[in-house]
Formats: sequence, C-alpha cells, structure tokens
Amino acid sequence: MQPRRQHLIDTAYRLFNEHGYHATGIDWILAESGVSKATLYKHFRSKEDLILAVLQQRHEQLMALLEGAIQEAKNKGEQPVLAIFDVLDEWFATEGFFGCNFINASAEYSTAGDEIHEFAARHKRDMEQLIRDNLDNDPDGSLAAELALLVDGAVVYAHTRGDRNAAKLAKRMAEQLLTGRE
Amino acid sequence: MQPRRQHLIDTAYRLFNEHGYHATGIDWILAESGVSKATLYKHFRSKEDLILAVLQQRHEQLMALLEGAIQEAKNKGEQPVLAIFDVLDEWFATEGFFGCNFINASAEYSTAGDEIHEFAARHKRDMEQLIRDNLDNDPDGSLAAELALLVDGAVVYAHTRGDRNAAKLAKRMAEQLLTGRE
DNA sequence: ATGGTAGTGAACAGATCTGTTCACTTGTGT
DNA sequence: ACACAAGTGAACAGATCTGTTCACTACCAT
Repeated sequence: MQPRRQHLIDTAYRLFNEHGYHATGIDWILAESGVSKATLYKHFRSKEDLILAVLQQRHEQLMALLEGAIQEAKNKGEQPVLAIFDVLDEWFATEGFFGCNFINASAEYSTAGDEIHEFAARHKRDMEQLIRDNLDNDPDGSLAAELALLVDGAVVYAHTRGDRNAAKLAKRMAEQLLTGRE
Repeated sequence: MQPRRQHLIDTAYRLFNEHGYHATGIDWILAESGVSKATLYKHFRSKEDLILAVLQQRHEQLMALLEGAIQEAKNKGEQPVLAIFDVLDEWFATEGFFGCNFINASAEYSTAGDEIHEFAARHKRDMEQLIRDNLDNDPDGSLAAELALLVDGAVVYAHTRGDRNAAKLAKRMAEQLLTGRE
C-alpha cells in the first residue's frame, strides 16, 4: 500500500526495540531506512505518532500470533492457554529479543494518562482478555489475571537477566495453576 | 557526609523514576535540586555515573527493606518469603509508584553488556538470592526463581495497568507454590 | 590571616533533538 | 503532452543535550 510508511514503521520498530524510544532519534530512523525526513512527517504527525503506529502494528502481530498458537493447540486437543508460553519460549530464544515493546514503552512513558502508556495498558488488557476467552472455568477472571501476570513476569525475567529459561519456568507455574483450578 | 551529592542522588532518583532516564536531562535535575552544574560533575563523572549511583542507593534501600520484612516475619513465625509480597502491596499503593527502577533501566538500556543493564541484572540476581536464602526446601533453586518471576510480574502488572491488586494476586500464587513444595 | 575545600553562576562548546520549508525529481495515469 | 502524487535533499529553526571552564564567594581550620 504505502511502502515508505511500512518501511518506516519496520525500521523504527527494530531501533525502538533495541535502543528504546527516547534514545532512538528520528535522524537515525531516516538514515537506516533511507527515507527522507519530509516523507516521514508526511506520514506521521510526530515522533509520538510514529511510536503509536509501531505499537499498533506490534499489537496486531502479537495478537494474531497468539491466537494462531491457541487455535493450533485446540486443534491438537492441548490446553490452549499453555501454548502462549511456548510462543514466549521461541521468542526469548531469538536474537532480536529485547523484552516486550509495551512493557518497555510503559517504562519510558511512565505516567498514567500518557497516550503511549495507555496504549500499552490497553494492549495488556487485550492480552488478558484473550487468555480469559480461552479458559473454561474462570468465573471471576482471576485465573486469567494470574496467567497474564506470569506472562509479564516471564518476559521481564528473561530480558533483565538474559535468562532463556523463563518461559519454561512460567509454563510450569501456569500448569500448576490450571490443574488446581480447571 | 556530602549533602550535595546525596541531594543530587535523591532528586535524580525522583525524576528518573517518574520520567525515565533518557527523558530526564541534567539541567532538570540541577534546577530541581538547586545545585550547580560544576558541582554535579565534581561528584559524578557523567550522567551514566549518576544513574549508577542512584541505582546503587536504591539497591541498598530495597535489600534492607526486604531483609527487614523477612526478619520481622520470621520473628512472628510467619512464612518469611511471603512478606516480600506485602512489601510490594504497600509500595504499589504509594503515589510515587512508577514501576521498578531496575526493570525500567533494563528497558531503556536494553543491550546485554551495557553497564546499566548489567547493574539491573545483578540487582535482580541478588533479590533472587535473598529469596533462595530464606527457603527451606529448594534444592535446585527453581522455587526461588519462580518466586522472583512472580515479583517481577507483579511490579510490571501493577505499573502498566495501574492495577493496585497485583501484589495480592502474586501472593496468592506464591502461597500455592509454597504449599505445594515446602 | 591564610590556605584549602566546596560550591556558585554564567558562559561556552559541540552535538543532537524534533519539526518545517522549498525547490526539484521521478513515476504514473490520462 | 500534461497533471498529479510521492519522494528527495538540503537547508534551516529553535530547542535541548552533555560536559567544560573560569572567576568568584563562603566557610572552616590552623
């Protein structure tokens, strides 16, 4: 559709992911992508607008990825929600793993009410809802919240410590929670 | 001892905490603290040096706080490690809660090998060791890792979503893990 | 009273930041 | 052949960034 716009989002995603949002300057994104500054500001009103576009794309990617894994598990007759932790496990093993974009965005735009912070919060709530929708017996929703907390914990554990085992650790905990309650 | 140095660390801590490390400029810290720039650079070689000093102080504070809570629980005959989650619960309820400094630092200085990133990783490992030292039956150390993952998860869950219930959620999960294994 | 220590205030350097503007080019559909 | 859309490249604005330097002041101990 708009190849420049998409290319900018992809390049920005890579740099934001690795170096953070404040540390990544517009000029850097332009140099890496080979796009001119005027074009960037034709497609995005501001840097914040670009960040939000990056987060939006990543949100859609992640939701699709997890929904796919859940569906696949269902087809195989496995516990659907546990498949999320297998996705995490693969993710943590990739070279380009620098933690969760949304957690990192939340850290840099820390104030509640900030648009970027709120976007990250919304993403996390959507993730939790996805878990909730795939649990059979969770009347008050607390099990979904616990599993979502495990997901966040696993990502941060893996990133800060450089520990690739975090997903397996969290999966084992999730199994315990599920066998106890479902 | 060195009132200016301490005052700079305290002011920087507050601003870094609320606004992040890159977003907080030196001039801002100077304006808030009322200290001159020359003095700052007499006490700290660089901004990174100041950040590390802030993290060092926060590390010592946190370890002392948790060790105190653990000791208190021991004296009352309660499960020592669970006391950590009560500390978290109080922390999340304070107005100045913007997540964990070390997780946030890890997010901004994302690359493994970066000095700030490594400091955060060391803090997290020390925290986990503190948990490990207060568990009776954890031969392979995996229980301590699981509890540490819960701590990280609770902090991130509380911060990104603005949910003050995360500590109680994590504590309930921790209780399950402990009754299952200890 | 004299020297040392700690700090101030202000200017400065040089880089980098986001964002704007404008003349020009390139490709495409009619 | 012509109009239009998309993009380039470069200059520019104005702010902000970290870090340095220097002349001066206040205080304190000897």
